[in-house]
Amino acid sequence: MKRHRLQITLNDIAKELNVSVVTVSKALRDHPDISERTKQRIKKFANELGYTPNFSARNLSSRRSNTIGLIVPKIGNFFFPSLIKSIYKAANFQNYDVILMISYDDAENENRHLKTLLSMRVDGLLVAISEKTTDIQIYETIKKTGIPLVFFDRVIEGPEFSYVKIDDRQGACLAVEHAINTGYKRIAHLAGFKEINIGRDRCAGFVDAMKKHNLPVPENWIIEGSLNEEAGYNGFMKLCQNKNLPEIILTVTFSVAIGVFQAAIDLGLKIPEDIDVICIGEGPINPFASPSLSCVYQPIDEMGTKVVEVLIRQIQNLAAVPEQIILPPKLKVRETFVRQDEMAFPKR
Amino acid sequence: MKRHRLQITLNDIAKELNVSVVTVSKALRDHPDISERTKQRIKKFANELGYTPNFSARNLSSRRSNTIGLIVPKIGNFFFPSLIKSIYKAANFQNYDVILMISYDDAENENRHLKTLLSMRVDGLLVAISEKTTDIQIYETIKKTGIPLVFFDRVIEGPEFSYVKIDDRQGACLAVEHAINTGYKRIAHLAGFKEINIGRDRCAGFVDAMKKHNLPVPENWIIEGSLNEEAGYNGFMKLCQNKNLPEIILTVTFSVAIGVFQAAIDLGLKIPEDIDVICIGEGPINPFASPSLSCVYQPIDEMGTKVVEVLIRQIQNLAAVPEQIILPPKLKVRETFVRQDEMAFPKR
DNA sequence: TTGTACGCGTTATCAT
DNA sequence: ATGATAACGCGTACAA
Repeated sequence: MKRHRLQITLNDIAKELNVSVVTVSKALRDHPDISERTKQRIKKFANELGYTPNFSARNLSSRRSNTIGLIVPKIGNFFFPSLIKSIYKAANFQNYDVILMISYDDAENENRHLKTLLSMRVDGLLVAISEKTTDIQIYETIKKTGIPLVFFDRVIEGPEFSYVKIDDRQGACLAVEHAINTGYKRIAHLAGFKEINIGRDRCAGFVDAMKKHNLPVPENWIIEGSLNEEAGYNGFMKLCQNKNLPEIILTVTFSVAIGVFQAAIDLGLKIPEDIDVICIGEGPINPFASPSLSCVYQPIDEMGTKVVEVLIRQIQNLAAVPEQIILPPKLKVRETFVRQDEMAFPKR
Repeated sequence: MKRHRLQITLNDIAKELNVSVVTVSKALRDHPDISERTKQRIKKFANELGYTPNFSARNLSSRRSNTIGLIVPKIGNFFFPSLIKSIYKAANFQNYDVILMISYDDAENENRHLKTLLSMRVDGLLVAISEKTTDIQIYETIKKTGIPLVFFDRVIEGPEFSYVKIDDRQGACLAVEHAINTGYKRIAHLAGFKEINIGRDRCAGFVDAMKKHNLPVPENWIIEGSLNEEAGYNGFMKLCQNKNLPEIILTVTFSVAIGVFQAAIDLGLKIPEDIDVICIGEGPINPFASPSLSCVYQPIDEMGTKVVEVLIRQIQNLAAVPEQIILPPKLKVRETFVRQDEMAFPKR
C-alpha cells in the first residue's frame, strides 16, 4: 500500500527556480523580506504547480494552527446548525478555520473528539457538552495545560471555566409567566436531566415562576428526560397517564416540543385546544402546524459571535481570567419563521 | 504573544523513563517489537502525564492522516445531517476520523475548504458539491494529484469521477406517476437549477412521466430555482400568478416543499384541499402538518455506507478505476416520521 | 534581499 | 527487545 502522491513542496519550487526554500516560503507568505519581483515569479510558479502548503509541517514548525475546534452534541435540530453558522462566520472573519465535530450526545464520542482536536493542536476549543457528560476531568486537564477553552450553551459551571450561555432560568420563568398571563394555571414541565445546566436551570426557572404566582406544582408534573424528540414523546405519554392533565406544558427544548406534538397526534389530542405547549428555543416547526406555539427566543447569533470573541481573546492572551457571559432570553410569540440557515453566508 | 503550553512529547516520556524515544513511540502504538512489561510501564506513565500525540508530527512523518475530509453544502435540513451521521459511523468503524466542512452552498467556501483539507493531507475526500459549483477545475487537479475523491448526492458527472447518488430521474418519475395514479393530471414542478445533477435529473424524470402518460406540461409550470425553502416560497408565489393552477406540485427537495407550505399559508391556500404537494426527499415535517405529503424516499443510510466504502477502496488502492453507484429511490406514502438523528449512535 | 542551520514531534530504517 | 539516525515540510533566527 505504498502510495506516491506527488505533493509539491517548497523544495520542489525552490530547486526549479534556483532559489532557496526560505525565499519561497517567505515569498508565498508575503514576507516583506522578499522583493516584489521574485514574489510574483514564485507565486506564479507555485500556482501553476498547484502547490498546497502542508498544514502539518506548518503547524509543527510554527506551533500555531490558526484553527479552532468546535464540538456540538448534535446537528439534527434547528439550534446548533444556526449556531454553527454564526460561529463559522465570526471565526472566518478573524482568519480562523473551524474544525467541527459532533458528539451525538455521547460522552465517549466527546472525549475522543477532544483528544483528536488536542492532537491537532488547535489554537482553541469551543464546546457544548453532551447531555451525558458528567466526568469533567478532561476539561480540568485541558484547563491546566492552558489551551483556551470556552463552553457555550451547554456548559460546565465553575469559576475556572469560561462560557457563554443563555440565562436559562430567566428564560423558563419568562415562558411560564407568559402562560400564566394568558390565563393558564395548571402547568407542567417536561424537563431535561438535572445533570446538565440547561435541564437544571430551566427547571429552576419553571419552579420560580410557579412559586411566585402561588401555583401548585404536582410532583408528577415535572418529568425529567433527554432534550430530544423521543424524550418529548415519552414524557408526554407518561404525563397523560395521570388522571388530571395540565392545561399547558413547558418543554425544555424545541425538540422536546416536537415529540409532544407527535405524541398528541397519536393520542388524538388537539393542540392547543386540548392541551397547549410552550417551549424554550425555537425551530422550523411549520407555521401551519400550530397556531399557538410561543417560545423563548435564544439570541443564537449573538451567542456565536460572543463565544468566538471570548475564545480569541484567550488565544491572544488578552484575557487573564475566565470570562462568563450570560445572555438574556426574550419571549417570542410566534408569528412567522425565518430559517437562519438559509441566510446568505458572508465571505471571510 | 509567546505562549508556552507544555505539551508533553515522546521525548519527555523517554527521558523520564530512561528509554529511547523510539521505544516510547512503539510502545504507545502497540508495536510488537516492545515487550509487554515496558509497554505497560510506558503507557501508564504517558497516561499520567496526559500525553496527546501530535497529529501534525505524526502526519508529517508517517505520511498518513487516517482522516477523511467531508464537505457538505448545508446542515440546516434533514437530509445532510442524517447522511453525515451515517458517514461518521461507517468511517469511524474503519478507524478514520472525519473532518467536516460546510460550504453553505457557496462555491468559494467549497474551494477554500478543499484547499484546507488538502493541506491537511487528508487520506481522501467526500464531497457533495454546492448548488453554485460550476468550475470543476479544482476537482480535475485533485483527480490528477491522485487523492481519492468520491462525490455523493450532488455529484460531478464524468467518467473520471467516482460518485454515489440516487437515481434522481427515476425518483422524480416515481413521484409523478404516484400523483397520476392518485388521479391528478395537472402537475407542476418546482425544479432545481439545471447546473446541478439533482435539478437536471429530477426535472428530466418529471418530464419522462408526463410524456409517458400524455399529459401536457405548460411551459410556466416548470419553475427553476434553488433547492431551499426560499426557492419553494418564491416558486410557489410565481406559479400562483398564472390564471390556471395545477392540482399538485412536485418539488425538487423537501426543503422546497416547506417553502411551498409557507407560501400557501400566506396566500390562504389549503394543502392538500386547494393544491397538493409531493416531493423528493423527506424530512421532519410534522405529521400533524400535512396529512398527505408523500415523497420519494432516499436510502440515506445506504448512501453513507456506500460512499465511505468506495472511498476507502480508493485509499487502499483497491479500486483501479472510478466507481459510480446509483441507488434506487423508493416511493413512500407518509405515515409517521422517525428522526434518524435521534437514533443511538454506535461506538466505533 | 537572500540563504544557512536548526528545530518542531514523530515514524521508518537499520543497527545493536 | 531496544536504540541511533535520518527523514517528513516548513518557519525562525541569524548570517551573508
